[in-house]
Amino acid sequence: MPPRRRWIAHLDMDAFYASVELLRYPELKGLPVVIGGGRRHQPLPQADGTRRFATLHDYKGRGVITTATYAARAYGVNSAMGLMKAALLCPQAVLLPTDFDEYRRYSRLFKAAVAELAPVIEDRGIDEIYIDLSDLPGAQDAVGHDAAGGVRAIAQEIRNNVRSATGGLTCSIGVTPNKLLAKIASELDKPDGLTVLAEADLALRIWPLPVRRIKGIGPKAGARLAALGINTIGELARQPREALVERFGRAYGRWLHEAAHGIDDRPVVTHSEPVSISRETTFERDLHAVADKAELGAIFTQLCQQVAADLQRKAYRGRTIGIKLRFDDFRTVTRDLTLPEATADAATIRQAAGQCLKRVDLGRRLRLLGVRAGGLTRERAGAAAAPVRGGRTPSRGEAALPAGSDAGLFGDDES
DNA sequence: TCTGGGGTCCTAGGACCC
DNA sequence: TCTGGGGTCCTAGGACCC
Repeated sequence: MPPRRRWIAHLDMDAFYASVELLRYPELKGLPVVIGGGRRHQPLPQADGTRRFATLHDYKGRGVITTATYAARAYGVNSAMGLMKAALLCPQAVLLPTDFDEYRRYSRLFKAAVAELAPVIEDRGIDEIYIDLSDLPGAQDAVGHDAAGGVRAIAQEIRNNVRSATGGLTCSIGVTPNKLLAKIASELDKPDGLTVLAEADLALRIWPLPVRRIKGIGPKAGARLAALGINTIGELARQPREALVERFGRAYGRWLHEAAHGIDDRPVVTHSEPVSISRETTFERDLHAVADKAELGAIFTQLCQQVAADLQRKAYRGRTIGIKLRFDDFRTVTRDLTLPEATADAATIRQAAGQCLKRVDLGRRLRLLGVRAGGLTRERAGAAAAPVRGGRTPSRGEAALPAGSDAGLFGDDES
């Protein structure tokens, strides 16, 4: 019997948010469409039964694109681009608001469709997963001269099942011996593609690609490598391991070397627990701690309440409460505070977050405020959701706030 | 006309403990 | 006098990903 080969698939939904929207608004098929921005550009039903859509041309604000249809990408607009900037490239593009509930619904549909055929799935967010195909019936079989014919047929079945379960959504799949290569391979024939690669394909198919295709090499590392004249994965693979360790540190240098050689032993992880839960918001205009005190205080309290509600809904408590601020110059600071006991109580979170805020110089205007709960533990079944107090006595003015109150200062520091 | 919101993981220094 | 070493927790920042 030949040895069992590891076959890992990476499945990526094609232009997921945009494709879900096209199911809802089929009249937009083929047009440049971008998803993103706030709530204020819902399509309006017209008297004649058609719908009127907002376009990028009319957009004003600080939103970014989350997804663009392939027709829109042809104009050079893409994910993470500011909508104002995208409007210059393609003003006629239709703009739709983000509807996460709907995307989550389709996410569940496509994942269930995969699970019917291949249950060993690692969730990587709303629109992508890894799948371990190795132990499925037929996965190790050759078909004719194709040594990976068995696994290729399984991947094709998965694609068909996803399409029919979602009413027509397409995905791209890469099947390779590990997660690292599968992630790269799924992009090679996007959209609606299937790419199967074995170790022997590394030099021909992977090495010519830019280093940035490796998940884990971002803008910074990519720029540092480029400065060294290393642009492709093949060029990276030619670097001696010691040279990479010297320039990038022990752990990262070693990993770069292994990644370039297509080595990755990480398993497909079918279950994981969250590490933190957070809420943040970017203001429509920059706000000042003094001049916009009331507004900031209300937002701050609301973020704390949202984090508390998220914790309670998901049955977690957080012991480390943190805040995040982004100033008008885009500088970001964080502060956190670890409590004696984990909490999911809004007033307790608000009080801890207020303590954190006192440690920040608020001279500059703010563009973003966030609240985070980390150090999560599962809420004990039947435990009372009583506020948790530390060893210290709350000072005057920082007693528990009634829910919904924005009384007191932004930061709670008025005497 | 700059740059969302939700996350994970890593590093590094100081506190604290044995 | 002249300065251990290792482990863990806490905090802050940053890179990176979807």
